[in-house]
Amino acid sequence: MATSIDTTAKSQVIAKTKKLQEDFSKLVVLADTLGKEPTNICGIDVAYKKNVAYCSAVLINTQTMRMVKNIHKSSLVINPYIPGYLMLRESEALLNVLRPLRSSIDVLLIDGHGVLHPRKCGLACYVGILLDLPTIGVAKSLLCGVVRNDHSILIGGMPCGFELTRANKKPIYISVGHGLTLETAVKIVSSLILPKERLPEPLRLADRFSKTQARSYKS
DNA sequence: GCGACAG
DNA sequence: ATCTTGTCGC
Repeated sequence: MATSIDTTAKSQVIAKTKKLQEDFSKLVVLADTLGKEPTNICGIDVAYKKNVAYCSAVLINTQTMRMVKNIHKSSLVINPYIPGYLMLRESEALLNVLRPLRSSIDVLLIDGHGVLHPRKCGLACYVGILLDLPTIGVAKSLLCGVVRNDHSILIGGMPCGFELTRANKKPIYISVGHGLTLETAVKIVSSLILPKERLPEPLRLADRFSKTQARSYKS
Protein backbone atom coordinates (compact mmCIF):
# COMPACT_ATOMS: atom_id res chain seq x y z
CA MET A 1 0.00 0.00 0.00
CA ALA A 2 1.10 3.51 -0.80
CA THR A 3 0.48 4.66 2.74
CA SER A 4 2.77 2.15 4.39
CA ILE A 5 5.46 2.75 1.78
CA ASP A 6 5.22 6.49 2.33
CA THR A 7 5.39 6.03 6.07
CA THR A 8 8.47 3.85 5.75
CA ALA A 9 10.14 6.27 3.34
CA LYS A 10 9.51 9.15 5.73
CA SER A 11 10.97 7.41 8.74
CA GLN A 12 14.02 6.57 6.61
CA VAL A 13 14.47 10.25 5.78
CA ILE A 14 14.11 11.18 9.43
CA ALA A 15 16.67 8.58 10.47
CA LYS A 16 19.09 9.79 7.81
CA THR A 17 18.62 13.42 8.84
CA LYS A 18 19.11 12.51 12.48
CA LYS A 19 22.44 10.89 11.63
CA LEU A 20 23.40 13.98 9.62
CA GLN A 21 22.65 16.19 12.61
CA GLU A 22 24.67 13.97 14.94
CA ASP A 23 27.63 14.09 12.54
CA PHE A 24 27.40 17.84 11.90
CA SER A 25 27.07 18.64 15.61
CA LYS A 26 30.70 17.53 15.97
CA LEU A 27 31.77 20.06 13.34
CA VAL A 28 30.26 23.10 15.05
CA VAL A 29 32.92 25.62 16.09
CA LEU A 30 31.95 27.31 19.35
CA ALA A 31 34.90 29.74 19.38
CA ASP A 32 35.18 33.14 17.71
CA THR A 33 36.52 33.01 14.16
CA LEU A 34 35.66 36.57 13.11
CA GLY A 35 38.81 38.36 12.03
CA LYS A 36 37.53 41.87 12.65
CA GLU A 37 34.33 43.61 13.58
CA PRO A 38 31.64 42.39 11.18
CA THR A 39 30.57 44.98 8.60
CA ASN A 40 27.99 43.09 6.58
CA ILE A 41 25.41 41.01 8.40
CA CYS A 42 22.86 38.93 6.54
CA GLY A 43 19.43 37.85 7.75
CA ILE A 44 17.38 35.28 5.86
CA ASP A 45 13.84 33.98 6.20
CA VAL A 46 11.25 31.94 4.31
CA ALA A 47 7.50 32.44 3.90
CA TYR A 48 5.14 29.90 2.38
CA LYS A 49 2.18 30.03 0.03
CA LYS A 50 0.64 26.70 -0.89
CA ASN A 51 3.60 24.49 -1.74
CA VAL A 52 5.96 27.29 -2.74
CA ALA A 53 8.68 28.74 -0.52
CA TYR A 54 9.59 32.43 -0.87
CA CYS A 55 13.03 33.08 0.53
CA SER A 56 14.44 36.56 1.19
CA ALA A 57 17.94 37.54 2.28
CA VAL A 58 18.77 41.02 3.54
CA LEU A 59 22.31 42.35 3.93
CA ILE A 60 22.76 45.18 6.43
CA ASN A 61 25.81 47.42 6.84
CA THR A 62 26.47 47.62 10.58
CA GLN A 63 28.04 51.08 10.34
CA THR A 64 25.03 52.73 8.75
CA MET A 65 22.37 50.16 9.71
CA ARG A 66 21.17 50.51 6.12
CA MET A 67 20.17 47.70 3.84
CA VAL A 68 22.80 47.17 1.14
CA LYS A 69 21.30 44.14 -0.58
CA ASN A 70 17.94 42.41 -0.83
CA ILE A 71 17.76 39.09 -2.66
CA HIS A 72 14.79 36.77 -3.06
CA LYS A 73 14.04 33.49 -4.76
CA SER A 74 11.13 31.06 -4.78
CA SER A 75 11.29 27.27 -4.86
CA LEU A 76 9.04 24.25 -4.48
CA VAL A 77 8.49 22.88 -0.99
CA ILE A 78 9.41 19.21 -0.84
CA ASN A 79 9.50 18.24 2.82
CA PRO A 80 7.08 18.85 5.68
CA TYR A 81 7.93 20.62 8.90
CA ILE A 82 8.81 18.20 11.67
CA PRO A 83 9.88 19.58 15.08
CA GLY A 84 13.63 19.05 15.41
CA TYR A 85 14.07 18.65 11.65
CA LEU A 86 13.48 22.14 10.30
CA MET A 87 16.60 21.78 8.17
CA LEU A 88 14.78 19.16 6.13
CA ARG A 89 12.18 21.70 5.06
CA GLU A 90 14.11 24.95 4.84
CA SER A 91 17.82 24.39 4.22
CA GLU A 92 17.69 24.08 0.44
CA ALA A 93 15.68 27.27 -0.02
CA LEU A 94 18.17 29.10 2.22
CA LEU A 95 21.26 27.69 0.52
CA ASN A 96 19.98 28.54 -2.96
CA VAL A 97 19.83 32.19 -1.99
CA LEU A 98 22.94 32.25 0.22
CA ARG A 99 25.53 30.54 -2.01
CA PRO A 100 25.88 33.52 -4.41
CA LEU A 101 26.04 35.90 -1.44
CA ARG A 102 28.48 33.95 0.67
CA SER A 103 31.59 36.05 -0.05
CA SER A 104 29.90 39.30 0.92
CA ILE A 105 28.61 38.06 4.29
CA ASP A 106 30.54 38.52 7.55
CA VAL A 107 27.90 37.08 9.87
CA LEU A 108 24.73 35.17 9.07
CA LEU A 109 21.48 35.28 11.06
CA ILE A 110 19.11 32.34 10.70
CA ASP A 111 15.52 32.15 11.88
CA GLY A 112 15.70 29.03 14.00
CA HIS A 113 17.97 27.42 16.57
CA GLY A 114 21.68 26.65 16.46
CA VAL A 115 23.07 24.33 19.15
CA LEU A 116 19.97 24.94 21.29
CA HIS A 117 18.66 21.75 19.76
CA PRO A 118 17.99 18.14 20.91
CA ARG A 119 21.05 16.93 18.95
CA LYS A 120 23.00 20.19 19.22
CA CYS A 121 22.52 20.80 15.51
CA GLY A 122 19.69 23.08 14.48
CA LEU A 123 19.18 24.70 11.08
CA ALA A 124 21.66 27.50 11.90
CA CYS A 125 24.46 24.97 12.55
CA TYR A 126 23.78 23.03 9.38
CA VAL A 127 23.76 26.09 7.10
CA GLY A 128 26.68 27.73 8.91
CA ILE A 129 28.88 24.65 8.55
CA LEU A 130 28.01 24.09 4.89
CA LEU A 131 28.81 27.72 4.01
CA ASP A 132 31.60 27.96 6.57
CA LEU A 133 30.29 31.29 7.86
CA PRO A 134 29.96 32.67 11.38
CA THR A 135 26.26 31.95 11.95
CA ILE A 136 23.78 32.75 14.71
CA GLY A 137 20.47 31.03 15.42
CA VAL A 138 17.67 33.41 16.41
CA ALA A 139 14.35 31.73 17.27
CA LYS A 140 11.01 33.11 18.38
CA SER A 141 10.13 30.14 20.54
CA LEU A 142 11.87 27.35 22.43
CA LEU A 143 12.31 23.85 21.05
CA CYS A 144 14.07 22.42 24.09
CA GLY A 145 16.08 23.53 27.10
CA VAL A 146 15.41 25.15 30.45
CA VAL A 147 15.56 28.93 30.90
CA ARG A 148 17.26 30.06 34.09
CA ASN A 149 16.81 33.29 36.00
CA ASP A 150 20.01 34.71 34.53
CA HIS A 151 18.53 34.08 31.05
CA SER A 152 20.96 31.32 30.18
CA ILE A 153 19.32 28.25 28.66
CA LEU A 154 20.50 24.79 29.63
CA ILE A 155 20.21 21.41 27.95
CA GLY A 156 21.15 18.58 30.26
CA GLY A 157 22.79 21.10 32.57
CA MET A 158 24.96 22.59 29.81
CA PRO A 159 24.57 26.22 28.66
CA CYS A 160 23.43 26.17 25.02
CA GLY A 161 21.54 29.40 24.50
CA PHE A 162 20.41 32.76 25.80
CA GLU A 163 16.98 34.28 26.27
CA LEU A 164 16.97 37.92 25.20
CA THR A 165 14.07 39.92 26.60
CA ARG A 166 12.89 43.42 25.73
CA ALA A 167 10.20 45.62 27.20
CA ASN A 168 6.72 44.64 26.07
CA LYS A 169 8.07 42.03 23.72
CA LYS A 170 8.03 38.28 23.75
CA PRO A 171 11.61 37.03 24.19
CA ILE A 172 13.85 35.71 21.41
CA TYR A 173 16.21 32.79 21.83
CA ILE A 174 19.81 33.06 20.69
CA SER A 175 22.26 30.22 20.15
CA VAL A 176 25.49 29.56 18.31
CA GLY A 177 25.14 28.29 14.79
CA HIS A 178 28.81 28.16 13.88
CA GLY A 179 32.11 30.01 14.27
CA LEU A 180 31.54 32.26 17.26
CA THR A 181 30.88 32.22 21.00
CA LEU A 182 27.45 32.59 22.53
CA GLU A 183 28.66 35.80 24.16
CA THR A 184 29.65 37.28 20.79
CA ALA A 185 26.40 36.09 19.25
CA VAL A 186 24.33 37.83 21.91
CA LYS A 187 26.32 41.05 21.51
CA ILE A 188 25.88 41.07 17.74
CA VAL A 189 22.16 40.34 17.84
CA SER A 190 21.57 42.92 20.57
CA SER A 191 23.36 45.61 18.56
CA LEU A 192 21.06 44.99 15.60
CA ILE A 193 17.74 45.38 17.40
CA LEU A 194 16.13 48.78 16.90
CA PRO A 195 14.08 50.41 19.68
CA LYS A 196 10.57 48.97 19.91
CA GLU A 197 11.47 46.02 17.68
CA ARG A 198 11.68 42.38 18.62
CA LEU A 199 13.96 40.97 15.94
CA PRO A 200 17.39 42.15 14.75
CA GLU A 201 17.05 44.27 11.58
CA PRO A 202 18.38 41.79 9.03
CA LEU A 203 15.86 39.18 10.19
CA ARG A 204 13.00 41.59 10.68
CA LEU A 205 13.37 42.84 7.11
CA ALA A 206 13.91 39.38 5.62
CA ASP A 207 10.77 38.21 7.41
CA ARG A 208 8.80 41.15 6.08
CA PHE A 209 9.99 40.84 2.49
CA SER A 210 9.49 37.09 2.28
CA LYS A 211 5.92 37.47 3.53
CA THR A 212 5.23 40.32 1.14
CA GLN A 213 6.34 38.19 -1.78
CA ALA A 214 4.43 35.12 -0.71
CA ARG A 215 1.27 37.23 -0.55
CA SER A 216 1.89 39.02 -3.83
CA TYR A 217 1.69 35.89 -5.94
CA LYS A 218 -1.63 34.52 -7.11
CA SER A 219 -3.18 31.73 -5.09
C1' DG B 1 2.23 5.70 27.65
C1' DC B 2 1.93 11.05 27.88
C1' DG B 3 3.18 15.58 26.59
C1' DA B 4 6.01 18.83 24.12
C1' DC B 5 7.31 20.35 19.68
C1' DA B 6 12.34 25.95 15.72
C1' DG B 7 9.21 27.23 11.06
C1' DA C 1 4.53 28.65 8.92
C1' DT C 2 -0.57 29.75 7.43
C1' DC C 3 -5.72 30.63 7.91
C1' DT C 4 -8.22 35.42 9.50
C1' DT C 5 -11.82 40.43 12.11
C1' DG C 6 -11.77 43.37 14.90
C1' DT C 7 -9.32 45.86 18.17
C1' DC C 8 -5.87 48.13 21.37
C1' DG C 9 -2.10 51.43 21.26
C1' DC C 10 1.76 54.55 19.64
